[in-house]
Amino acid sequence: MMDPQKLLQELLKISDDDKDITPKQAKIIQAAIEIFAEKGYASASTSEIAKRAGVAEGTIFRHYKTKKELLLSIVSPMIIKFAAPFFAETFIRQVFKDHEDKGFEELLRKLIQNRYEFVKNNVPLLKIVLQEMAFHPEIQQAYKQVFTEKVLPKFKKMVEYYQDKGELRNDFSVDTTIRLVINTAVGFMVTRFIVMPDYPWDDEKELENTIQYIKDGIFS
Amino acid sequence: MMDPQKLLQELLKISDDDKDITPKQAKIIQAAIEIFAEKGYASASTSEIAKRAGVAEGTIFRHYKTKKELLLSIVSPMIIKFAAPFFAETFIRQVFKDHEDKGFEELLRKLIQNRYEFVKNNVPLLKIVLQEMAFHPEIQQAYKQVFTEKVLPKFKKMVEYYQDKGELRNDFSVDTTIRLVINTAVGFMVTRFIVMPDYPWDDEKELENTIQYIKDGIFS
DNA sequence: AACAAAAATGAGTGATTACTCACTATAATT
DNA sequence: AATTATAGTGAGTAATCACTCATTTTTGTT
Repeated sequence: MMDPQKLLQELLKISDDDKDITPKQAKIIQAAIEIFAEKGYASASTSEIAKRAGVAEGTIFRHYKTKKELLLSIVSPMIIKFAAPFFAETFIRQVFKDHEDKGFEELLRKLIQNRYEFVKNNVPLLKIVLQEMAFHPEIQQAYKQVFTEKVLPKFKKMVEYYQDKGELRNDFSVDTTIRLVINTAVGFMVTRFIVMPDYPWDDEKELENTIQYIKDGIFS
Repeated sequence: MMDPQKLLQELLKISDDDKDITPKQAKIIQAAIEIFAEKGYASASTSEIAKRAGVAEGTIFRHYKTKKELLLSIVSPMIIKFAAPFFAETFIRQVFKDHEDKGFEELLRKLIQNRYEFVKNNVPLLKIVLQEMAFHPEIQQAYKQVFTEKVLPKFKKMVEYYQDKGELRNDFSVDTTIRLVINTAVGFMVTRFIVMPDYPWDDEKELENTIQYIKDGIFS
């Protein structure tokens, strides 16, 4: 099992990941994503992955010591990528510059729209993450670390800032407010792309209504 | 694969299920629930289930033709049980009796509190349902059928009724309103019992805040 | 063209899998 | 008490699993 501290360091250099990758390795990754998403990690066999990738089974184990290492190489980068907006240097700074501050609503709208596009473009991968997180402590811990150390502190500052400004209600605790906002936003995307992907969604309407719903629920 | 129509009929007589069950069979079910929840259906072996149940492996296959049949015998009853409030004859009737009508808020509060207790008492089982629904079309279809035929129609009537009464905002469509309410309620329970079960929750506060949040988000 | 390094191969391996079946133990019925 | 029916057993089976490794193919350097 990987040391969480090392894992975070590992994650931060994901930009290097794409470099020394062979064409066959890329095919393996693509096939693995598809099959893991279709039948789950435990039910996916390395032989089937190799077959779909058009590669000998041994080739998989040239690049990845174990099947689990293949899973982690796919899942791990998503941790940072999903939380990416909160890693941006400019993100928080912009919020607190009064002359640029367009209020919590606009910030929230930008954030949700941005993550909505991200989810839309990474459905199979996020399916894998959601599924396998339940059974792999390494993945859980890595996400927990990123969330508590990177996402949560910035989110807290945001909510506190707008609560002090009187823009957000203060009869909800900061933690509760964050939970409700994230639940609503994530819930929307899970419903939209995983639970009912075939429903004839009016995406623009649902997005705007979701934002309105959050706004009326947490604004003073 | 089971015919969905038959499955629903099967489900409606769950009260009979508990009858002709042997002690060893009960041990098998209990062990299966534990192990399915711990490591997932695909990673759970029948030999391990038999071992934990204190039973010979062959005994499992006396009672269940396949491992999957064992899973379905565990998961299927939860479909009706989770939607149980919507099956109650009195449920809707009470709502529309004006002299008993205490408003959407009280109805919602009762409903969420009730389902909150249910989830609390069935965490491992619901974990299995959430996990395995993704990979077993029979489970998906059964839930879809119960939801669209039993839950959704009643929910729709409720929302329409209170929208007409002017209690609920009508700039959200009925479907969107339902989605937001269910998302928020389910999201709360998933966060509370599955994502962060060890967080020191103030359950009463979170429940009340969640209801307030919904109320402010969908009331006019 | 010759060589070395890296990438890819696929038959082979022991372990584990869901499931079978001939058999025994227990319970119910006469 | 005898007979039948049901419940339980556990060694056995073919299939599949993740993974290995000796060998071949491809790539890069001179």
